This record gives sequence, C-alpha cells and structure tokens, in this order.
Amino acid sequence: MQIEKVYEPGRFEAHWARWWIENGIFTADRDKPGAVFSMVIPPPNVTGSLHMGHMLDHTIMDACTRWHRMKGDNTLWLPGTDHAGIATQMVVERQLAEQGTDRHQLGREEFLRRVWAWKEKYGNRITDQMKAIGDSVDWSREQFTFSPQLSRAVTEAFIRLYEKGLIYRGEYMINWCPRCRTALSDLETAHEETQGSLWHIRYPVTESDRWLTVATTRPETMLGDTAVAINARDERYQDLHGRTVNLPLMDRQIPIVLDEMADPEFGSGVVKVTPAHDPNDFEAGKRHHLPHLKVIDEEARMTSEAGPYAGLDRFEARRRVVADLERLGLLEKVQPYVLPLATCSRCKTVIEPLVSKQWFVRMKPLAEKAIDAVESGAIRFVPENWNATYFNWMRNIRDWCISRQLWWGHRIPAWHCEECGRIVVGREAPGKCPHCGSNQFAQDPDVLDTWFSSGLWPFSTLGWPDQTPDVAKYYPTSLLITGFDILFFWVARMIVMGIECTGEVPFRVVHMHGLVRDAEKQKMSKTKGNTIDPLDITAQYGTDAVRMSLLKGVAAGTDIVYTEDRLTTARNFSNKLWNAARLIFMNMERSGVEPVVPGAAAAEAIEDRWMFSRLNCSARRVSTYFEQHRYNDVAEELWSLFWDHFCDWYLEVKKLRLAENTGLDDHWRNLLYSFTTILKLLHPAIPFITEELWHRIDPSGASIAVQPWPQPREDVDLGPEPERDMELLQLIVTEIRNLRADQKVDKKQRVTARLYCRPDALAVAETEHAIIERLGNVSLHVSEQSAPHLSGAVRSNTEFDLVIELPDVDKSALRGRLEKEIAQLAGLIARTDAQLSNEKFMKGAPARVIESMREKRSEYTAELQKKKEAHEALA
RNA sequence: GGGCGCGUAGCUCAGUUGGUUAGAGCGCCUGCUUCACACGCAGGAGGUCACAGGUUCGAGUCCUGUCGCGCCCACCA
Repeated sequence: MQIEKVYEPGRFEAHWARWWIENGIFTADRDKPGAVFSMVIPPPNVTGSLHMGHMLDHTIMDACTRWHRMKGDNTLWLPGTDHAGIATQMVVERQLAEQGTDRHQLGREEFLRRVWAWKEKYGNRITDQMKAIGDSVDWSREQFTFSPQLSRAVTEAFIRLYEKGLIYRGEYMINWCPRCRTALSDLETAHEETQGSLWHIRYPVTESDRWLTVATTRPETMLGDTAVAINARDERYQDLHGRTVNLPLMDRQIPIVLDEMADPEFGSGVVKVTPAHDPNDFEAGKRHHLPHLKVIDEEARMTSEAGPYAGLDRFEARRRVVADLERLGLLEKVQPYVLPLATCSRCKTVIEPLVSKQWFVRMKPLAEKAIDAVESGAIRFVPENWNATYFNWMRNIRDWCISRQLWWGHRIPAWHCEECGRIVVGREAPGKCPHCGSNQFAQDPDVLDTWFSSGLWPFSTLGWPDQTPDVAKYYPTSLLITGFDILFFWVARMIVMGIECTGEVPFRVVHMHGLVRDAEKQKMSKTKGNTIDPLDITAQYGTDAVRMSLLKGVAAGTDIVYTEDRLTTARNFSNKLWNAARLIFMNMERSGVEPVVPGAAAAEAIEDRWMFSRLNCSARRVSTYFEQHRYNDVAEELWSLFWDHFCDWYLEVKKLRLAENTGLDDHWRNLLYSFTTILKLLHPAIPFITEELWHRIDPSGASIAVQPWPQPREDVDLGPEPERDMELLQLIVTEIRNLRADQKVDKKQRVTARLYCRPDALAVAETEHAIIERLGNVSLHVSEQSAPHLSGAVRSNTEFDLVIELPDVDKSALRGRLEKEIAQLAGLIARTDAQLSNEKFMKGAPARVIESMREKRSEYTAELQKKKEAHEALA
C-alpha cells in the first residue's frame, strides 16, 4: 500500500464530493435536505461572491449535517445560506448560455457536473473566469428569471399577504438612491457621522420687520418649504400664530404652523417644513395638510419647481442657495455640525428622501408574532444575547418598503388597468378589469426586494405552497447557521414570513457566529482588498484544514481573526492524521494484516483500556458540544484526542507491541478499532481525509458518512478505573524523560534506571517493563519500594522513587526542580489549610468540596514529604 | 440618543450554572533527522485574568464604578 509522506491538500476532495452525490449519500442540491456543503467546488448558487463567511457557514452546516446523520437523525435540515444568489447564479448561467445551454433544461445534477468539469480543467481559476463574466454583465439591463418553483412561492406569498391586508401600495417618504435609481428599505441605508453645517436662515415675517430664524442642514430644500413650524408653548412667538413668512429666494408666502416637532430648546425653536424631502416634515405636512413641493428629482437634480435653480445638481444648488442668501443678508450664521448622513449601503451615494408610490409590508402585526416566537422559546438564538437586539429592532420596526425599481428580480404580481388605473393583484395577468371591464393591463414594472424571496427560503425550497412530503417532514427546520450581520435582513424576515405564510416558525434554533476578519481585525471586504478566496486556500491547504481552522475559531459571540497561522496548524493536523494512517498501513503490510474494520477485542493491555475509555469520553463530549453549538470545543476535543492521546501515547505504545506480532491479534484489532473510531469522530469536521482513509481500511466500500456514531463500549470490560494504570505508566516515562533532560543525558547514552515502587506502580512497571525501557530510553530495574539509601539522580513521588545511575550528577538541577515543586506544594497546602480552618467555609461549602479538599490536602502533604526527603538527601 | 460586546501568556484566543495548581495554538529557549510525520519528537520558560471597590467560606467567572477598544440600531431641524 503506497501512501505519500506528506498529505497533498485537495488530492481526493473533488473525487469524494462527487462520489457522495453519485451514491446518494448527500444531494448536490443545496436547497434540499441532506445537502452537502463541503465547499470543495463552488456551489452553483454562491459562486461569484464566495467569501470566508460562506466557508464558515458551510463548514458548520456540513459538520452538523454529518454528525446528525451518523447519529441516525434524518429529519435534520439546515436551510442554506443563499439569498441574493441572483447575480452569481446569473454568472454561471451566462457561462452556460455562451455554450448555448439553458440551466433549467440541464437539470441540477448536470449543471453541477459541468461546474466540476470546469473545476477540474481550470482549477480555481474558474472564480476569475466567473468574475470576469460577472463584470461584463450590464446588470441594469438583465432580466433575471427565478426557478419556476421559487417564483410560484414568491407570488403566492405576496398574494396571501396582500389579501390579508399586510401588503399595501402607498405614497410615502422612502429612501431613494439617485445613483441606483431605486427605492431602498431602511436596512439598506447606512448612517455615517459626517461633518456638515447648520445654516441659520432668516425668513422675514410677512408685513412686519421681524423675521424667524430657521436652522437647517440642507439649505437647498428650503426651495420646497411649504410652512415653518413653531411650538405653541414657545413664548417668543405667541403673537405670530396664524401669520405667514416670505420664503426667501422663492417669493412665496408660507404659513406659520403650530407643531410639537418644533423644540423650543433647539436653535431658534423654529423649523422649516419641507414635506416632499424630509420624513419628519412629511408627517408634519400630513398633520397640517400642507402641499408637497418636489424640488429635487430622482436624479438628485433640482426640478422646475426650484425656479432659478432648476436643473442644478442638489449640492451645486446648495452652494448657490447659500451664496444668494448671504448676498441678501439673510444668512444669520453657519455652525459646524456633525450629523448622521444616510447613504446607500451599496454605492455610498447620499440618500435622497423622496415621496413616492411604493409597495410596503405592514410590519407591526407581523412583528408582534415574531417577537412572541422568540419570547415563547419557539425559536432560540444561540448565543442568547441576540434576543435583546432582535427585540429592540422588532419593537421599533417601521413598514418595509419592498418594491425596487431595478431590472432584475421577481416582478410584483400586480397589474395596472390602463383604463381606470386601478390595480389587480393576482397569480397571472387578469383577463379583464373587475372595475371597468377593460382588458388592457400593464404589469407593475417594479421588482421585489431580494430579501422578500429570501424570507421564504426555509419553506419555498421544500415545495411550498404545495403540501409536499418534504414540507411535512422537514418544516419547521432544525437549525439556521449564519453570521449576525444578516440578523435583520434575513433571519428576522424569514421568521416573519414563515409565521405568516405557514403558521409555524421557520426554524427552531438560530446559531449566530461572528465575522471572519483579517489579521488587523478588519472586516473582509472586496473594496478593502483584504479578502481571502476560500477556493484558493482550500487548494493550498486542503478543504479539511480550512474547515478545521474555522471550527476551532467559532466561539459564541466573537469574531474570527483569520491568519495564515491558523491554516498552517490545521494543515499540520491533516498531515499528522495522514501520517498516523501511514504508520498503521505500513505495519499492516509488514504484519500481513488485511484491511478490516474489526470489533474491539478484550481490553487487556493497559493502553487499550485507557484508549477505549478516552474514546468513550470523547464521543460523548463531542456529541454534547454539537448539541450545545460549541463548535470550537468540538474541534479542540478532537484535536487533543487524536494528537495528544492517540498519537503521542497510544500509537507509541502499540508500535512497540506490534513490532514482532503477525496476523490480526488482539493488539491489531484494538488498534484498528481505535483508529477507525477516531476517523468516525473526526469525520464531521474533516470529511475528506477520513473518507479516503476509511476506504483503505474498510473493504466493504461503504461511506464513513453513513457509519453510526461511536457508542460507549458496553461489551468490553474496562475495569473500575480504566485510565489509572496508563496514567501511572505515563508518569513513570515522563519522570524518566525529565531526569534525562535535566541531567543533560545524551540520547545515545545508555543509562540504567532503578524504580522503587509502591504496589500500583510496581504492577505496571513489571508488566510494562519493555515499554517503559523503550519510551524512556533506559535499562530498567524494578523493585519493591524498600527505600534504601538512594544515590544518583533521584526523583521521588508518592508512587515510586526513580534513580538514574550517572557518574556525574548535576545536583543543582535536581535541587532546582525540587525547590520549585516544594514551594508550589507548600503554597497549595497553605491555601487548603486556610480554607479548612475557616469556620465559615466549613459551614458554607458543600460536603463534596470539603471532602475533595481534604483528600487533596493529604495528597499534597504526602507528596511534599517525599520531595522534602529527596531534597535533604541531596544536601 | 438607545442597545450589545470586548480587555486573560509576546501574538490569536478558549475558560460551560462561582469550587483543587487558569488552558490551547502560534512564537520563544534547550536537545534530537529515533525506520509515520521536522507540516515532526522530547523537555522548558512565560499570566498580580485592564483598574478600583463590593457580594461570598471561596471570584477570571456575579454586582457597581473607572479607563481603553469595537459593533449594531436611530426620521430631531
């Protein structure tokens, strides 16, 4: 059996990914239960914007899926991470189109097969290719088509909400991005603290020599003012109630209205009212029935209503307005002012609030149910501190603007009658207008916010609105895994839409992990150029290593700072596993052992009792950690089980046992059993290497992915304290090694060690004489503890005295170590004594704590005694 | 303005309801090419758990305050 010295990353990955799918172990369809998320190939839906966040999602989802599968749970479904897959799907589609193929005709499996073919041909360059195609697409002209199923679900959801009165169309103040030329939801805007100014402008009171000073951060909007507001309680302006002011520059008279929005404490206490261009003013305008004067258009240019300023860009208009006011002596003062400026989160253009007719979802009633779902525990956030954020958002929610003036997306299923102008919402174009009988219709040109369809993901992918077997079996889904950055965008919307459309929550548990950041803790983003391409590093380090490095970093509530180090160490782990297998395979060949996954034999050897016990313990712990979503603990447990326990001790001992054995004896059985058990435990975390190695041991050809999760061995008697003897052996070997190191004994120097043992250690030392000699690199003489006068290099503890015979003993080294140990023990004893003599402690502490402290105290005391004696002997 | 979080070894971080000597990886020091692995082995150094109080028999862990850092939400001119 040939096996390479160094594990080549990625060598078997594409092969096994394909094999799993071809054999029906996992499905290629990420939107279906049992999907494989291994990320060895670009998943069809997320290719273009593949980043480490996806890799993290996929790693956890895939590990959870595999673990649940091995535990025998086939009802688990983790909804995928795809939401705005539109652009990326298009990229792949375009690539197909260039070959004259349509994705829907191809079918999913074939589609995926082609992606693989590219992957094999071009390696990871496929991402660049795809990016290049993505860049060449003129997104504003492209019409995206959803899959028929998803499309139907979106239409259905829209209609149901509309019929319940939860969707309405209305004229409201919305966020408008002049560059994207579309309405945006509140979430799609970002607020940036910006250094601006507060301009104080004088509005002369009509037929008076007085004026009112208003303060504004946007002087150009004054052209659209239709009132100024003062507070009725403001004593300064009591006499002005009911009068008007002359709007400067525009030569219009506008009323002075009384409104609570004017805060007497702020500035002059007078507010200009521009209903068409400010959300607050819009509301005030409704209260006072003020006209809307739209002075800025969809391209952020001044309209004809802006008189002499018409046609100017809004910022140019601002400069002109300010200059003109100054010339007229109406600019009282300008203060520097820091204000949060709303910008488009996609293109950073300053948002222009506009009044516009849009479609909205009425959020208040939906939010109540969504809050209840979390309060009642129907949905649980992990970690729980997200509850507060979620509740806070839901309680202050405003209606959700869902229409977008984009060219790609799902068209709104509404038709405008060209005769009477009324709107008909329906699954398809209406035959004739129910209001006027006309048959002339135009479909609403707007498309839906992509998060509207994303909100349906947990059930639309299962076949909803039909009552499919998948819906019945898998809905509500088990677990959603995602980054906290889309809590509002996606998670909250899924909860709302799920409850409204299906009457049930979309998932039981939401695990929110942190963001993957770079070495400087910066968020990875394309604009900063600090992104790591998952496909590049999987090629370089291996997918298993990338997965392991990510899992190790997932701790609740914190981000992952992702550096090269993490990858290197995880790759080292892969290689270690590979080489452990190499050792085993080489020995199998030498001993003539055929590949087989055996049951465990009797656990007579101490290392077997110890290892089986460790395996039981780890299997239990890993399960617990998966259940509690403590993925970093999963990784850590596996790491130390395999490296610290299996490799450093078990294999080292077994290596010696097997040296002269042939055939499948008990040592071989137990070694293979232990190793295959570890492969199973590791499989959810590092599926590819474990699958590869499994097939080299298991002749049946079955996947490791369908093996049952290791159960505690009831059939093997491990004795009362299965790990104790092995720990004694470890202690003996460690003490020998310590002495050799302290005394600077050359490794080639053959030395004699004498071990004077108490009964437990004696049994171990006699039975495992040869093992200790090899691991400690000494000639060993074992005898009962008769405590003669010890000379040479001595180490003593309560279990045994160890002497290494040397011509020159470095006493200062021995003394140094002893003194350190003595000081440590003395400190411990002092501390336990202080506790045990404390009446309050004796009264207050639970019995078990007191008991264990007493035990410890006597152990420390005995240990200290031995160390002191040893120290005196050195004097 | 409202909300959340962080500060533990030189670096990146774990530390589960308070309970023995606070852990890991990387880095560092010493010694090893020992026939699985130098992507390795053996040994070692390194922490007043940001600071100050408090609760407790007992605090890295709970409470209050201070300092430093970060994030999210928000229509006050």
